Amino acid sequence: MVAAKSGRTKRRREILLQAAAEVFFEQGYAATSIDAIIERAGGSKRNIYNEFGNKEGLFAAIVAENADKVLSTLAIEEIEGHDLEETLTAFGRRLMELYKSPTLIGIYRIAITETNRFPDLVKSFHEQGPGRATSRLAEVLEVARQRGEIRTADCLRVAGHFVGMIRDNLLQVILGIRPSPSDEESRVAVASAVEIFLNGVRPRQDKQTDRP
Amino acid sequence: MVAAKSGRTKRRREILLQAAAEVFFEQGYAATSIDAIIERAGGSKRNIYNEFGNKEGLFAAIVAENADKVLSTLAIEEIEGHDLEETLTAFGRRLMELYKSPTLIGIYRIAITETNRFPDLVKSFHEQGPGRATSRLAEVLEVARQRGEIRTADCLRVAGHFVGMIRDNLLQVILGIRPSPSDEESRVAVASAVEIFLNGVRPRQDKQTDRP
DNA sequence: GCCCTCCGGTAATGTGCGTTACCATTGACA
DNA sequence: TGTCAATGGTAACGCACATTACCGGAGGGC
Repeated sequence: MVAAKSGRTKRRREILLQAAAEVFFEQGYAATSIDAIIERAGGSKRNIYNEFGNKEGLFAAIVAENADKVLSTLAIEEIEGHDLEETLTAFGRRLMELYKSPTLIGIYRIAITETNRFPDLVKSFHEQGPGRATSRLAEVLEVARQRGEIRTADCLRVAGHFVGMIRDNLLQVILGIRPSPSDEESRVAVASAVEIFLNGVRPRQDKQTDRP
Repeated sequence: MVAAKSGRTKRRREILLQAAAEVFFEQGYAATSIDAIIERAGGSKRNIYNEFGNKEGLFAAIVAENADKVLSTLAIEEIEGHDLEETLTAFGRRLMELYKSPTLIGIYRIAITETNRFPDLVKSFHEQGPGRATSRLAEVLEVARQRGEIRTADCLRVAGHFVGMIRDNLLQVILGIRPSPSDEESRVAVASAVEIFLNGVRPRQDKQTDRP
């Protein structure tokens, strides 16, 4: 029965996490009751208390599971060989895609409110997920800077600017004012941000110093 | 007796709103108890129920009061005569200033979570406050575009980009990861965003997005 | 087949909280 | 100063909910 963890129990855990995430993201931490989660997941409360200890444990498990997903979606590795414009576009598209997922929206929503209750949790979520993606982008920009493709004093800062431009679309979605942008809208928004950003950081033309 | 609303009662109302805002912003709507508010404001619960009816009424009053403040801080009127760079810088500074205020951070924080509970309230907050500021910026950009100072297909979209760049600094503050930026940091961040933005949308002599 | 351990379900238990019933106090007006 | 209305305080009510006690049953080890 020790090995029982593999089959049923693991699957059960997934179901609980999924259901709990939905309710937490929809209602917020404080307003979510264990009963509501069970109502969605089936089974009984004992189930949750056996697996996660208590409400906080369940919540922590959810947040931890999702930071990884964010990070893996935003890894910039295979893109690095390409043109900067292509890289930024690809990165921007994926960022946009991510921001359209109800899960990430939910995580952000709840992280923002529960900062006081779970400071460490939120901090590590951001650092391991979104924050790391930004600093990875900054590294890419740093390489481009050394090649003279872009001109900037602070790669991390301008990476933040880029992410901010993409993320602007998110605020209204998070606030429930607008539905998630369509693929076409995303494409246009990313293209627009990339264009402005690249023009913005491109070396000035006064001397026409660098390449082609 | 009817006129009593003027003196004491009004002042009392202010104190209640202030204390309630602090607790709501700190703990979130669901986790805030009326007792906690009273503990901070003094007096008794009856006080709140007489003035605002119930918890929801109190919350609604807070949100409504603050949308105005946001909007008035971000009015772009007196700046219009100036250079576009000056206008953007001034607008960016004020935006940054606003995002440093605990009140606005609190409002955002709570608006983001309570979207499901108070959709209309949140919607009208955004439309009357931050949203309107962005569209006002878009109008300014439209004028600049007609003068040929900038080149863009969609002023509202790029206004969003600009606001997004500024707001990027806010996310980490809202998440409680970083303290509010100092005046100096704000200055630098705004200058950086303005520079990139202006270069980004400035008309170009030749097409250079495609390589030879 | 029998026992024993663990898992899951149900029904408490205790607490916190929004809301209200009820009473004391106050302050205006005659 | 006496009366009345409204305001502020206290204590109670009822409910929702996190957590746990208790119990039945399933399934592996002998």
